[in-house]
Amino acid sequence: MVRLQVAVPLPVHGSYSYQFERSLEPGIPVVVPFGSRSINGWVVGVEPPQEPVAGSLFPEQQIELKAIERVLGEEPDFEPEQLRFFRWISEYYLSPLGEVIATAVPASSSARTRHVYVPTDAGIDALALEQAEGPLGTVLREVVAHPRCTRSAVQRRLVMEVEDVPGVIQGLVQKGWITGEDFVVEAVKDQEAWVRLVGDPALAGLTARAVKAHAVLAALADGPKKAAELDSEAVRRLEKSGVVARELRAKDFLWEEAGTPPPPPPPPLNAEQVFAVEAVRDPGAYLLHGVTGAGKTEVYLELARRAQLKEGQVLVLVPEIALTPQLTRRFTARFGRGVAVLHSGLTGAERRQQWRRIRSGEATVAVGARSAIFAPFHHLGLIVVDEEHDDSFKQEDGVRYNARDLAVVRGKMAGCPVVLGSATPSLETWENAKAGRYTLLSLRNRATARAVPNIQVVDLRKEPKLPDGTVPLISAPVKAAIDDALAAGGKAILLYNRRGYATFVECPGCGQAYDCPSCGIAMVLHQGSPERREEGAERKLRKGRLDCHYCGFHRPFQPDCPKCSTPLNVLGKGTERVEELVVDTFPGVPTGRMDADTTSERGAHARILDAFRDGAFRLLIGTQIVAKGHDFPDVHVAAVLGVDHILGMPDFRSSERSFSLVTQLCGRAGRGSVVGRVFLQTAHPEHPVFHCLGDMQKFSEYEEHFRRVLGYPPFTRLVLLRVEGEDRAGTIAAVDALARQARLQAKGFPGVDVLGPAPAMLPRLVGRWRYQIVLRGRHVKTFRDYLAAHHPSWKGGKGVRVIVDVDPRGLS
DNA sequence: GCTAGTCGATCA
DNA sequence: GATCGACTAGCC
Repeated sequence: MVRLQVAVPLPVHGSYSYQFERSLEPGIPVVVPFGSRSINGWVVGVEPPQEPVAGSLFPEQQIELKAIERVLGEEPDFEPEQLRFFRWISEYYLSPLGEVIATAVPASSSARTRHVYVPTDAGIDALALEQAEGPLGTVLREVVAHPRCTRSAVQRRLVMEVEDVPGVIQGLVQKGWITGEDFVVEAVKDQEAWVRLVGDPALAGLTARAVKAHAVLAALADGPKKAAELDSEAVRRLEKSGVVARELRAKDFLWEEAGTPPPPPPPPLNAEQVFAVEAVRDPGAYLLHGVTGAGKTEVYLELARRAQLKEGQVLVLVPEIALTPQLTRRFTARFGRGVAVLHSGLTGAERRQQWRRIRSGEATVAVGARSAIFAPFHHLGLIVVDEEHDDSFKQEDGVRYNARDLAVVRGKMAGCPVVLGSATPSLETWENAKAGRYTLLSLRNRATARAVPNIQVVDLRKEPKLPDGTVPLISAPVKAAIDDALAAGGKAILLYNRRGYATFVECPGCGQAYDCPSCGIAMVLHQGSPERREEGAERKLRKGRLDCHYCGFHRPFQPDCPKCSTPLNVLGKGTERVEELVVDTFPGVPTGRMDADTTSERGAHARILDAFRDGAFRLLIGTQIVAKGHDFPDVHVAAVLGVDHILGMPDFRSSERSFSLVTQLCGRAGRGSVVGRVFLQTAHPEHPVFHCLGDMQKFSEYEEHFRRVLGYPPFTRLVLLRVEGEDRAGTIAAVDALARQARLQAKGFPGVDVLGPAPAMLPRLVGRWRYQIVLRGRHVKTFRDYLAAHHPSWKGGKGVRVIVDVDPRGLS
């Protein structure tokens, strides 16, 4: 018998040992008894055979370990090298190892067990003889009808009819009418059905009424589609008439976009780029700091090529794959089928397929969002983190890791260079470079022929007010510049960082406000894009929908108050309102809007960008999405219509975020002979962000001073303890107690401060009250010691949960 | 996360 | 004094 350590994906600290007849490799998925049930876990170690403890008082009391119940596969879900990485994450992010593994390995990467119920012969007899009555009979009938159903499935179906489903199931098991068993769900197959046109659609003899069939044909006109995306009934009918055919394809995803032009051939590297490439030789972290257009991507590509020459695999992390189609395309164009693309839209099986390609070495380059940091590379030769300052590298639930920081750790473990690229590095990375922990590589010159844009800050306080007393969304200078751009055949980008039509709705008659019932914050009015207006016609408030942007709750919106019929007041503006204004101000100019509402559909994002690139839209309005690394020709004007709400956020990173957003947008304007014009509308033109544009050195000096004085990162480390509960008083009591406890525990750890408790910035979210405590450490080592010693004791108590967020993205 | 075993509150 | 239900420690 061998003693094996098993990690289980539960919020339990410490490791658990089991015995088994033979040794198992780390990474093997297993089922183990845990408490009174069986759960999945992974082998994470083998214990040396136990020496009998000399002098033990009660050797006979040494209880025998429970045994591993089942081995779920002979292939480990991860490699020993990854396990070392997982252990590091577990320790740093104060999360149980099993939860880290569950976060890191793709779901259904191996077989899973499910506890299911099947009827016994006695149970079937009982049902036939009508011996089972009441809830017992209802549940028994359900189990007979759906053998191998899980308890939760029964619960879901019978929730209205039977009160205590688990209790009844237990009763049925006791009577011997049903029995529970562990059912192994095999790993998903890696093939899927595709449908393609094989015959003339006219042969199908479709009538005009066959709407679904016509829709399928229309969808197939521009190439084969996955069967899952089409109406199965219509496909079956078309298949019979020989117009379409099904085929099985390996689930294999390459980034392909219809209609996008192939990227231009790589320009020769300039001197700075060559210098940067040559500098990245030894393992370690590098900051590639380069303005937009400085050609960071070419540096990545060349480094990737060189890593490959040395048989090294390359990992490229990007903030969100949909937002960086160009970078992804450059890599797929350069490295072809050797590229694995990992993005959040992959199904479990697709992701698994990509992982297998990476593990086998077939894929030599992987481009992916944050979770790609966990991919099973064997010979990492290079990690690139593009736009390293981006918030989306931080996972915001479960194990709250930051993929950018993990990249540095993984690179160190793999002994390969890690290149962090950004035009506006995070202060943390900047400080690391200044301190010499990261090697700073600067690209100061624009690689592409593009003049530095002309930036103008528009003081909104000095702009003439509208008749209703509000500040105009588009100031006079911005309007004039857009007119010029349009006249010269150019385009313009307008950034407004709020979605929807109006951010606040209230009734002037009865005072009714429209807040989300579970979050307590104002719901946002959405109306969709505006209709083109008849010349001179008044715009009237249309029907729409009120949305809570935090929990997704929504309700229909009528222009008149349902209580007192007074026309409602809508206040605060969003991108839809900007779009309406633009449509009215520049009549006849094709206009597009890009925000989370218009890009939710798959491919919509690329569609809007392509339309703007091709000139089908000449004005593009959007949230911060429009600032991210797209490269469009003929953009004469880029304007930030409102950045003040980011700047005004009560968060220590608000300046940094604003700086980064505004600097990124500056990179969007101008190209070739046209000098781009950038406008920044603000009511705070004196804010340092506006005086440091494009000058990271200057901005960092200002911002570092502020961070140092107030004790914020990068000069301290933070851990956020978020305390949430449905009962307000109970939650407050819990957070108070926790703060007191943490403060007491901080004695003897110099430089550790416990700040708060305070209400979270969204004090109520999805029906939970939220409070927070900020733990701050001035010395890393002492802080880590403090956290390690005390974090297991930070628990919420009844109905209150505590979330531990190491290196939080912000404090809001 | 789950739940068995514990404890206190409620009823004959 | 027995039965029910909320609470919490411990799961190997």
